[in-house]
Amino acid sequence: MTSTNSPLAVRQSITTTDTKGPAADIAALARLRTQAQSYRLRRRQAIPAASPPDSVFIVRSGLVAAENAALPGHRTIVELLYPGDIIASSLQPLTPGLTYTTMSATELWRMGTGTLKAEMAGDPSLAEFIFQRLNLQRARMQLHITMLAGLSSEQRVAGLLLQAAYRLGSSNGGTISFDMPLSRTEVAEYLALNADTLSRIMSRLERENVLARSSRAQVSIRNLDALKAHCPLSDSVIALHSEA
Amino acid sequence: MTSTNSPLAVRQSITTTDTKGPAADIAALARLRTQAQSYRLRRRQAIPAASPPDSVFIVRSGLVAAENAALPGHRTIVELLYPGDIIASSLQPLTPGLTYTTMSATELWRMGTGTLKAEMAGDPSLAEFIFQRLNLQRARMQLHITMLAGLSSEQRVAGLLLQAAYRLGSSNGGTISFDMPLSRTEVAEYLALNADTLSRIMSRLERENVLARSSRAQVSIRNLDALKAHCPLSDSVIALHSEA
DNA sequence: CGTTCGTTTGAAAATATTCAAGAATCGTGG
DNA sequence: CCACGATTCTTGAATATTTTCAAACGAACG
Repeated sequence: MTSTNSPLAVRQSITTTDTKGPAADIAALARLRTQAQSYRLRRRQAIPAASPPDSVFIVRSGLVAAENAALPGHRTIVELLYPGDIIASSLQPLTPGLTYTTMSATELWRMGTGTLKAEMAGDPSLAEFIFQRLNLQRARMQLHITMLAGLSSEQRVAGLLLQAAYRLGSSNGGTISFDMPLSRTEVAEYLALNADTLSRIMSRLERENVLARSSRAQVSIRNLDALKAHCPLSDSVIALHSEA
Repeated sequence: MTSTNSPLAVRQSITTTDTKGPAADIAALARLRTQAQSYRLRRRQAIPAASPPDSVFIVRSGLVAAENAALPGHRTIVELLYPGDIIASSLQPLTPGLTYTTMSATELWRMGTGTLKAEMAGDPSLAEFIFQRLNLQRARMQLHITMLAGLSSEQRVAGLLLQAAYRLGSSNGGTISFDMPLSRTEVAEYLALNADTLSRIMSRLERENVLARSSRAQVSIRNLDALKAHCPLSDSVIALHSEA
């Protein structure tokens, strides 16, 4: 369907730090700045499996989707990666058919696995951060599985909207607005439902005045409590998506 | 439904290594034997969230399920943990409502997070192993999500049967037999389907002569190729479950 | 200004769940 | 070893949910 895999725009991050948009300003990562190579990608660019075959990426800003295309005729977005998240895909055992694609303009830091390990050995707080971050990503995947397994379509949609509101939203007097970086099809691929079904659910939520839509991607949550009520796992979703 | 959370049977592993059943004989872990405390649990025992609040468990033999009970009236088995797998649940961000329960007689090694980190700092090959192992577990979760999202009920069941055959099965002249450690309900909780539906699917697979059942839990795969044909992701499943 | 792609919506169809009843199995105690 | 009760499993029929298909609409783009 969609595949604009242009070559990467490489840029040494040593030069400057003119990060646009929300970046992951984590102290533990500061030390890596001089070690990492910075990449800036536009929306819908694939992150190369491994330019140098043994690398780790850190998401600095933007949004990345881990997609599995192993099933012919059906694609799944397995995981969404936010600023601060780590892509350690290049290490040995990889899920067959998995690729990483940007869902919005994204800045990445790349470094060799060896480089990262050396830094971690020299800086216990960095090692601590990496460990915890990988664990946090794991927790988000576990929640995602729980949602796929236990919630109805509508409940899952509410869950994603909550996630987006807390991750990407800006609050304007009672309503939370954000630009959904995923298309309808992509949201459907993430929530394990049909794009048609998703459209129906969005329309229903709009009819119920839970949300409003100005353009295709622009969403405003008009009634956050109602949205929470739609998702039985709202507490867990908020817990895992409200911090930096 | 089921909850027999008896106190742990603790045993110092220094004494002996009379491991019954398949244990994870990984050289990199050998070093940890003197550092770890060994626990032997019977089927259906909960692993305490954190006896000492900051511990890491390593599965040495048996099978552990990560369960999420956040949804009232519905439980999900988020992940299955096999020998060699690491439970780093005690680190900071935990999925709300997540617990670990043994699904068969299981031996665990427990150690403090600090202890493990010190060992990893002193032994790069151990650090390498831990890193890769966590990544492998991540890959399995990604595959699980792909299966939940993209496969029909029957295809998911076939996938789990493949997983069990490769993990637990012993081959006897063309057929692979194993004792399924999960009950019908538990399998359903893992595959995100109804126990009734699961029962129907198992009966159908038996009727089609793909498998045979002697007792409730005893399964023999009579036609492995047919089983693979039932699961479009069979290659991925086998890739992630056929190695030690 | 027309083409293309993504979205919306309805009606029909497929898939999976619920409920309820019956059957098989397991554990326990005689 | 057998009988009993409790639990788990199986199965059918009705129901609910979700998908598929098709058509129409809308926005984006050359």
